[in-house]
Amino acid sequence: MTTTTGTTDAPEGESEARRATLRDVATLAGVSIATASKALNERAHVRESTRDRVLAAATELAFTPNQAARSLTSGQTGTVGLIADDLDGRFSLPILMGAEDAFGTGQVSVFLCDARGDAIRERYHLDALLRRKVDGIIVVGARTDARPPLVGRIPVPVIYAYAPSTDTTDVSVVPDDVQAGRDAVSHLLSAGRQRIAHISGDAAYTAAQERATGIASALEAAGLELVGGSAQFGAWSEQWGRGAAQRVIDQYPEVDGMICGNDQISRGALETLQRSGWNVPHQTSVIGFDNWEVMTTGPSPTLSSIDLNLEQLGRTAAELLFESIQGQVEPGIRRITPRVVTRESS
Amino acid sequence: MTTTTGTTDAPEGESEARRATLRDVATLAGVSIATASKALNERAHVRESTRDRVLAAATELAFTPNQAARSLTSGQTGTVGLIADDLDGRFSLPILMGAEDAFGTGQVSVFLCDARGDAIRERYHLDALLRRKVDGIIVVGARTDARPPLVGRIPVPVIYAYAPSTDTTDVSVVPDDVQAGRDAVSHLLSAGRQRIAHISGDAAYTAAQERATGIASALEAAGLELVGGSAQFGAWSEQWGRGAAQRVIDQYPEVDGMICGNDQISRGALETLQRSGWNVPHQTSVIGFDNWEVMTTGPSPTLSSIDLNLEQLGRTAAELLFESIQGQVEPGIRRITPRVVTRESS
DNA sequence: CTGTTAGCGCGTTCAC
DNA sequence: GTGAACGCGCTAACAG
Repeated sequence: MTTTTGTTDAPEGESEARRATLRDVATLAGVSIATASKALNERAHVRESTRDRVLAAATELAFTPNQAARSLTSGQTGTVGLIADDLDGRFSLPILMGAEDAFGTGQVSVFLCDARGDAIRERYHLDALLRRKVDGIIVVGARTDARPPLVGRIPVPVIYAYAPSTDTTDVSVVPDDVQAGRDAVSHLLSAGRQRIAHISGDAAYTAAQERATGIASALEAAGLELVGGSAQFGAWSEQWGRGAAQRVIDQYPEVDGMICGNDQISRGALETLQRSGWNVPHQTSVIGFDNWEVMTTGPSPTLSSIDLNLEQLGRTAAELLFESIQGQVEPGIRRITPRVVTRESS
Repeated sequence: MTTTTGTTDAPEGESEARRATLRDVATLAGVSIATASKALNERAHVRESTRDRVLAAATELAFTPNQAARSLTSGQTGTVGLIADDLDGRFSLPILMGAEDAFGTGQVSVFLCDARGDAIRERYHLDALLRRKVDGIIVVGARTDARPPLVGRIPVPVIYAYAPSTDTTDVSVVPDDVQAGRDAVSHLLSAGRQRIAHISGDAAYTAAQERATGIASALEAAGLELVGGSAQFGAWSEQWGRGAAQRVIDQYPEVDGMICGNDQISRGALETLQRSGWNVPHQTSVIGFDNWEVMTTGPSPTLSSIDLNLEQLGRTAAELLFESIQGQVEPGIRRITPRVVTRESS
């Protein structure tokens, strides 16, 4: 068994299985603490035989250096904080994974905080992170709308991911939703589609607006315009997708391509089309945004989608934070390039 | 703007905006370090006026005590590690949220690690956590199948969540899948259903087996048996749900209730039923497991489901870890009670 | 090559 | 009430 509690098998409370310290190792190896330290840290000027003795002692005692003590001298803790606005949402997770991955391969550990979209909680977690002297912080928003920066004097670098800071002197990383819109259009155009409808989500979201902008501009560049003249805004749900698609095919039976605000809308639209006897992708192509696996690969045909590369976004945020910790980083907003994932629906 | 890098506006490198230390506060307040410490920690025997001066100084310098230094003396770091086997999967997240919540309201911060189902990575993260002297560790599995315990001597308490440890002297928390199966049956029975089919997922999963066990036992207790005699095992996908449901209604048109291995299968089954002109829930009820919102609330009718209360599971794991850190905790496997979420499909 | 000394920032006796 | 002194575990100068 692995030891399951802090207590040992020893007599009773007394002589707790204190984690071995450098001193213990030094004593066992018969050297001074300093020498032991040097040996373990691969510093120069330590006789090989001595180093070996120390290493052996360390292994025997299962010695692990106390990071807290180390941080005291170095000033750096090798930790960063990740404040997510809404872990529940499906956008935070991939970003978080990307960041965790980028950091994990290095030496830094990640503190996870869920602010649940509440400013008070955010403040609370922020304080906790500063008390722990994290070397930096990544703030992950729930939507791509710009958000006010963290309040107060933050003595460490901060990177805003997904939701950019409204302060342009901050460093932010966001998906390139305009480009995503353009990509959706070129994808359909290259499949020979010309009469394209855009069933979007909630117009209050920056993402909805930016994608619509990208779509409009790409169509214009091709000398085309949306079927129905403009995008249909509604909700980010399947239900909205079903209803909106119904109206589109009723009013514009010539439609041969649908760009949907996200994969849920896309799925709803697909359902309506199939129910009305339309053949997808033969008669009309369907493509959404987000590339949410469960939504896109569940139905038949499977749904094409624009992947916003959120994991890459998280990784980039981690790298930027890393650089900021080392020195300066150019402030402003970075945009992560999306990619088209073609499946059966287009 | 918030300070975005470690450097200041000061002359050049020199005199870095070092985070204020207790000494700075003491100096500014004109007292000794010890007094400042007492004042800030609400210790007795400090004159009120002195305390106020210290607090004012602390505020002015934006002083935050250095946790690392604190941990050095206290021995405890107030941090725990959360090693997830597969963050990507949809089960880790709610557990993680529950745990983060339970800890967050206290004083402890959570280190997040993603082992990606790889033993090497797990070992790597484990070492990192031990180096950071976490007070405890929660290991979150990707499936409910029992897993071997962490290897090596772990000097801190460990709680296994979702996937129990094969070592019965460890402490584990898992969903009660047998009960979940029973609940599904009683739900359908109380809705007057008697001819129930069970379209399960991958038989290699403990969850599939346990749910099937619960279902069988509840039916037996009611003097009934599954339509077709036994459960249909396959995959955890919509596609499997669609196909399996088709075979069920072809062979057993008298079926009036379907218990599906998870919400995806459930959704697939619903689609097949509707396509074949069956009325859900009028003609036949459908219920799944997991209560995955996007799956259950997307389609129309919305899908009933058994919620395994994973967030509660995470919270329980956190509480158990907390208790283990304080003292002993009864080893063994705890099971979290599920709950039925009734929607339109039943 | 190795050991001694001096802090890192804080909490805690224990004198004053 | 208040402050001087010590130690937590470790690293970095300097001696030896």
